[in-house]
Amino acid sequence: MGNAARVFRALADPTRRQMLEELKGGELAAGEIGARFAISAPSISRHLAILKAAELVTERRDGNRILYRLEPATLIGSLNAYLSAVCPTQVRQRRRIAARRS
Amino acid sequence: MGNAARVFRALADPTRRQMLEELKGGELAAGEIGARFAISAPSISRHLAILKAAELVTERRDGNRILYRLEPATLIGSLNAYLSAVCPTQVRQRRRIAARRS
DNA sequence: TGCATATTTAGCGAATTAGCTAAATACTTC
DNA sequence: GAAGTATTTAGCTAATTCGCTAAATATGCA
Repeated sequence: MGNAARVFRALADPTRRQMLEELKGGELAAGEIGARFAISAPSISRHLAILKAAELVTERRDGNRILYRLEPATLIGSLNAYLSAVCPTQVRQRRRIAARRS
Repeated sequence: MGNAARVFRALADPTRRQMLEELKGGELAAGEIGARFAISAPSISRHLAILKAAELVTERRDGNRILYRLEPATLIGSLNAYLSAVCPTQVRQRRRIAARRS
């Protein structure tokens, strides 16, 4: 499975999409992420492993805890690559429009 | 299930992602799409129904056949909405960079 | 070392998914 | 309306997925 495939599989689950959103403010420990959801710690851990396998997050140990960090480049890169492959003209157009507005 | 959720579920399958790419050149009949894949017509039909439920394609009958058309706005809108929710600063930046290059 | 906390791994069950074949439906043409 | 082509619906099976609990692993601290 290519990494784009892993990314799209990972994003298929609403809990995992929400997890990435929780991480947009910076690193969080697995337990801190878990506290935002009504599912068990093992389930949280499994979701994080799937996000990590897709390289949508990275982890580092901090003493007792494991901190997860969002990898925006993977998300942006994968989604934009697919968008460009499927509708290149509209994507380019949309970027011009967005740039003009800013 | 919101429509963004249906879009991400639909994109989780590699056959369906490929189907959208096949449709980027314009309308195709279900059978013409099916001819590009090594799976049965009923399976093709099921994939198309999932893409249609996510509003990633629309269909219209043409005599005997049913023509499918890509809906780029749904794809671009859903993916960009999520990108903006998860990493707004990088997305904005990337658009400026893309606009500067063009 | 021993105990507490944080997280993952193992293993199970229910639900979903993607494939198939067979049958039904829709339209065209004779 | 009968036959032919295109597509979908129904129903089945195998594989995957997502949740859980119990147990294992890793680290921190007395």
